[in-house]
Amino acid sequence: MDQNTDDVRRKRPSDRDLDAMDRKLLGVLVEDATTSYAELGERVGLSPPAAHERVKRLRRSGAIRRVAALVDPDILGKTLLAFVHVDTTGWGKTPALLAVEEYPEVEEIHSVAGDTCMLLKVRTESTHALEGLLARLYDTPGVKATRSYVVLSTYLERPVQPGTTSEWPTLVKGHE
Amino acid sequence: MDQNTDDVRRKRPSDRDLDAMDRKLLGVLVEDATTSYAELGERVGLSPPAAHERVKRLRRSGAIRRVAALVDPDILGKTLLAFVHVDTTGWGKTPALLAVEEYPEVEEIHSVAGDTCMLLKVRTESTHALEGLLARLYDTPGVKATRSYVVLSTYLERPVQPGTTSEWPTLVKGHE
DNA sequence: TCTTGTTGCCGAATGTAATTCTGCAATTAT
DNA sequence: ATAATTGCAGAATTACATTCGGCAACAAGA
Repeated sequence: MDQNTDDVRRKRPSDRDLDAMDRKLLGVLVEDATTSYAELGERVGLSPPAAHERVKRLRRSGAIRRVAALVDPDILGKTLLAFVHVDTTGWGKTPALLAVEEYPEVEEIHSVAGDTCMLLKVRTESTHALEGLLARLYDTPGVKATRSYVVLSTYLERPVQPGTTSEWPTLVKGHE
Repeated sequence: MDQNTDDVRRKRPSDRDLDAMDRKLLGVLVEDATTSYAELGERVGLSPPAAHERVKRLRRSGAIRRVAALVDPDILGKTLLAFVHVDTTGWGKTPALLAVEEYPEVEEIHSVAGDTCMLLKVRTESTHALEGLLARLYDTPGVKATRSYVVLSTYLERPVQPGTTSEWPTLVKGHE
């Protein structure tokens, strides 16, 4: 990745900035990253090479981290989704706890503010496997308690979306 | 998507079954779906057209739901990730609550078992935007309380992984 | 205000990869 | 034993990705 560092005085968008066209491109690509550059260009109002160049820049800048196939967990046999709150004695974000990354059942590991310390999103093929993962967590020094929220059903599950909401309706109403 | 329904008497793997080769292909594609079929075939031990055909079947069967560009939330300006537990009076999974899907800040909506009813994963550009979203939630009939777990930092965040753990170490030790 | 430099676009051209097709071997069913 | 089906590899064809050159617009400097 080449670093452009002599552009700091310009007013033009640098690699760090995203303009409206970039966001439109991202909007298409988070939905379907197999879209051809012909189709992509047509949808955002660019020629294919121009779209190609912008996407290249978005990848280079890291705005697009990567392109991944999203798989159906049910077909993969991973039918049990749960969010696990992990309470720890002292600082919880230790290498020993983070080592659960090695298990493909673990999808997310966050440290959070509040009455819990770490929050994991895990997906297993059975309650037995969930139990095994929880046992593994308790085997970790510092872990004193876990609370699991087993998902009954999922209505929405999508990656980071490029759009933001410019005006929250209720806040506006509140000011009336 | 064409439906093959006259294969029910065969013992051969149907569209619903995944063999070891399929899982290897998926293992590569969840990491990088821009991998060429030449590279993909080489990594799993198939020719490019054979790899292509299997991937086509994986897409048709829904094992691969879609291919998406995963974007960097920080670059998109969405620096505040939070998990919101939503308590409701009565049944919480109502169309009114599910309607928050319209906001791109909402990435996940689950109904869960336990002391909370719904669990949302949301990502906003500011605490102010999070407040706006929470206000919108409270504006929804049936919502009586929310608890937000603001993420301080993320150590791991990846989509569904195709692998599973065949043997949980601690459970095995427990039987000794 | 003029000149220079930079950036991003488009169309054309080239290179690469995707996709299809054919033939064959293995497996399954009759 | 025979027929049908499936999945593979290699070759060929098609489609798309990528590069290049030229141009216009914009920004910076004199």
